[in-house]
Amino acid sequence: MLAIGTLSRRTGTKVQTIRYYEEIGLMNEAERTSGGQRRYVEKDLHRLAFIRHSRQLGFSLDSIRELLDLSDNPSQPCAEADSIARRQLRQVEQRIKRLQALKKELKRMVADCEGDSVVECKVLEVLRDHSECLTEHDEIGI
Amino acid sequence: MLAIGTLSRRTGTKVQTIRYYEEIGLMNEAERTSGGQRRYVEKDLHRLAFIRHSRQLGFSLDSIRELLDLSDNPSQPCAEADSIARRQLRQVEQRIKRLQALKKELKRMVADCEGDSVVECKVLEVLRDHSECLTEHDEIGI
DNA sequence: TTTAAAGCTATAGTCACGGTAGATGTGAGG
DNA sequence: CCTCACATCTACCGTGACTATAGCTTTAAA
Repeated sequence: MLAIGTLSRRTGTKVQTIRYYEEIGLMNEAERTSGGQRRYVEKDLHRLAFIRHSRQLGFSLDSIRELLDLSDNPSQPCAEADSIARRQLRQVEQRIKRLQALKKELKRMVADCEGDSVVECKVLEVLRDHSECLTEHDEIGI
Repeated sequence: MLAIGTLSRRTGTKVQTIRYYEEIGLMNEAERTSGGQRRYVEKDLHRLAFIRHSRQLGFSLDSIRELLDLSDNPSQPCAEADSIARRQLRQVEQRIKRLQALKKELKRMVADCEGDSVVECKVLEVLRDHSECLTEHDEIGI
C-alpha cells in the first residue's frame, strides 16, 4: 500500500494534483487508513501514470476521462480512442500553425528594431499600428 | 466621446474585457457621465488597440503593462521593449518545439493504430506505457 | 516515547477573461 | 414631455488545471 507521497514521487505528480483528480472523479476514491490517510495500490499507480502521460501529450482532462472509460471496457471497438487521438493531433497542428505566424511577426519586429529611444522603437510602433502587420491574426495564438 | 460599446466594436474587445482592463489598471479609469456610464476619447481607443494587438501576438498582460509604460515614456532607450519582444519570441519558439514533439508522438500513435478492439488499441497502449515513447516529454506542452 | 515528516481539510489564488441577474441610464421617435 | 428599446451599470460566479496556504492530525522511524 502506497501513501500519497510515494505515488506522487513515482508518477511525478504533485500531491495536491492527485487529490484534485480524486475530487473531480478522475481517480477513484482511495482507501483510507484508520487515521484517514489515503492508501493506494498498483492499479492506482497505473491509472495515474496513464493520466499524466496523456496530459503530457496535451489531452484535456475531459478527453482523458473518455480514454479511461474506453480503457476500462476492453471489448469496445478501438475507433473512438483513435478519433480522440486524431482530434488532439489536429488541435496540436492548429496551434503550431498559429504560433509559427506569431513567430514570424515577432522576428520581424525585433529584427527591424534599431532605434535608440522609444520614440522610434520598431517594436512599439508595430504594436501601436496593426496595419504594419504582415499577417492577419484575429485570434490570440496560445 | 465614445460609449463603452462603441469602443468595444471599434477594437473587437468585449465590453467586460474593457471593464476588466480598467479594474486591473491596464486602462486608465474612464470619465463618467452624470449617470455613471463610462465615456472614452481617441487616446483610450489607441491604448486599447495597443493592448489587443499585443495580446494577439501572445504577450501576457504583465508584459503589456511593461510595454505600455515604455510607450508612455518616449525618451527611454528602446532596449527594454526589444528584450521583452525577444523574450516573447523565445517563448513562442519553445512552445513550437514542444508541440512539434507532441505532434510526432501523436502521429505515430494514430498511424500504428489498426486494432479492432480496445484491447489491442495502439493509442491506449502508448498512453498506458510511457516507455514506448520516442521522445522524453517531461513538461506538458501547451 | 518522542518527534519530524507527511498527511488531512478547507479555502483562496492563478490567468484572462466570459456570463449572468437585476437595476439604472440614454437617446430617438411620437 | 413621455415612452420604450437598448445600452450600461455593479456584483458576483464559473472556466481549466492546477498551486499554495493555514492550521490541524497521523504516521513511522529512532
